[in-house]
Amino acid sequence: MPRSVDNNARQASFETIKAIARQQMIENGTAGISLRGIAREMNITAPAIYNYYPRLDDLITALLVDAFNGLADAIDKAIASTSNQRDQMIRASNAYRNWANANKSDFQLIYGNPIPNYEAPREVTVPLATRPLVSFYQVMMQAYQQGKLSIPPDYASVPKNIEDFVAGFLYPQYPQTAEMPMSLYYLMTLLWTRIHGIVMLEIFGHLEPSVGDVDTFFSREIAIFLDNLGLS
Amino acid sequence: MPRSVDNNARQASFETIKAIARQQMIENGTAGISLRGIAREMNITAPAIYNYYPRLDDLITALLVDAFNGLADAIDKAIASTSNQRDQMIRASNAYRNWANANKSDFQLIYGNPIPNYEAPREVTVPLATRPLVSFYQVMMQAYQQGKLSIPPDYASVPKNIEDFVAGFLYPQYPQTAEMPMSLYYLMTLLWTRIHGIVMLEIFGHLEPSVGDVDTFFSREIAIFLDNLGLS
DNA sequence: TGTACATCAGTGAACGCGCGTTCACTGATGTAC
DNA sequence: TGTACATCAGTGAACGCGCGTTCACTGATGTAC
Repeated sequence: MPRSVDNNARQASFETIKAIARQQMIENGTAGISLRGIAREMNITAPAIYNYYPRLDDLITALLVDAFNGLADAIDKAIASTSNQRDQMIRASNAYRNWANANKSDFQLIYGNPIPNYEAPREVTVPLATRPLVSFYQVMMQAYQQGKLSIPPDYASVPKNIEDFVAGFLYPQYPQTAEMPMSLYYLMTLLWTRIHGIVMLEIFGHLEPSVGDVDTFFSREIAIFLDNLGLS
Repeated sequence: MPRSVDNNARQASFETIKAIARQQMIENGTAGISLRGIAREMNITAPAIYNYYPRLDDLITALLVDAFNGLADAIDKAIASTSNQRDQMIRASNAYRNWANANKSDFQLIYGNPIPNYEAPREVTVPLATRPLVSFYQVMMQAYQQGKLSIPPDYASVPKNIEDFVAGFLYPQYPQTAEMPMSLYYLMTLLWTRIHGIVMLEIFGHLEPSVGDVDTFFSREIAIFLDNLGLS
């Protein structure tokens, strides 16, 4: 029988490597990860890293997975923290924004420049990419089914080609959405783009100089959106 | 008297260098600019580049300046192409989006990851950064003064701290805004974040899979915003 | 209790590479007279 | 028309650097019997 590996220490090294890589992204951009730099930081020689991540790409993939899950977990946790659906939407939106600000480089890794010469493995990445948004959709859906949310007249109809496109993947791939009106999907996607726009400008320092108090600016945008749905 | 320099050829070299640098950003990310690579592409040795840009940073600054001006020019041109103010707003928004899609790396240079180890000279960059938006504000202001635009009740009042912050720089630095209501500034900034959110998700390929037809999605977002202002 | 063995994280030297930047220089071109 | 001169874009060699990756290896640790 082989000797029992010290899995705790090994696991800790995996985490240390990722943590240093994250630090490197903060300091040198998402393209600034370097195996040799990580080794230096760990007081280890560079080839030792290969015992954990056989290629630089494997490390980047691990960071991507962590980032998607981290953002999604933050949102899920925010939603779980209350049962009022308006509060759930507000807290989930705040979670998106706060996570982005607290984890700028991870957020860029997900939603910003692709890393040169790195190709994400689609079978890992594509299902994960939807995770941050699904809980948002669920809350909207629940509120709708309970009659606490109504679709504003402006959005009652969805452009035919968008409707066809979305229906082509949404209902087949996500059976739980079978009773979700297309307008609800449309509105939620719109909310996503609005949240994302504020967050993207904010994390790169373009919004604060324009409004001073991004907190209030952001909260108002979310609140008015929810008001328009009658979700109180 | 010194010989007359061939300024046309020299000017052309400046442009060639920038064009190749832009191509490099597209292929290798905004951090992927390399003087040696540019020289190689031009069939020239690397030190020759120093006759044009004494440092890599100077080249990046030149690209930044071009990018800000390019985006601003596109928007100004769109506004000049019609006199109807609703159309001006729509075309300006489209110009922002289309320019970003046609010049992804330049757009990222402006609004995305900062380039590692590059510090933009603030005296050049800060005034330029406002250029893309000023024309938007002007159109809104004109329409308002001509009574073609009204502020929706939701936005009639602007949070006190934001109002104070904005008043602190807007009126002193831009005297032409003296008669601009704070709500109008607020609404225009909001429109910017909404445009920006859609554009940022789109250029990195996250929005098309969600809605199929980004054109329509974008147009609707702008149209509904303008409808709410009563600008027809 | 002692010995032979398997495991495997980490070592150290080496590879070939591309990078930004410096330096003294060359050689074509145009100007002055 | 001819000659001496100034300009200056571009050359070629060199610098020191950090990178990802490979390879044969060492040496501590724990297991089997």
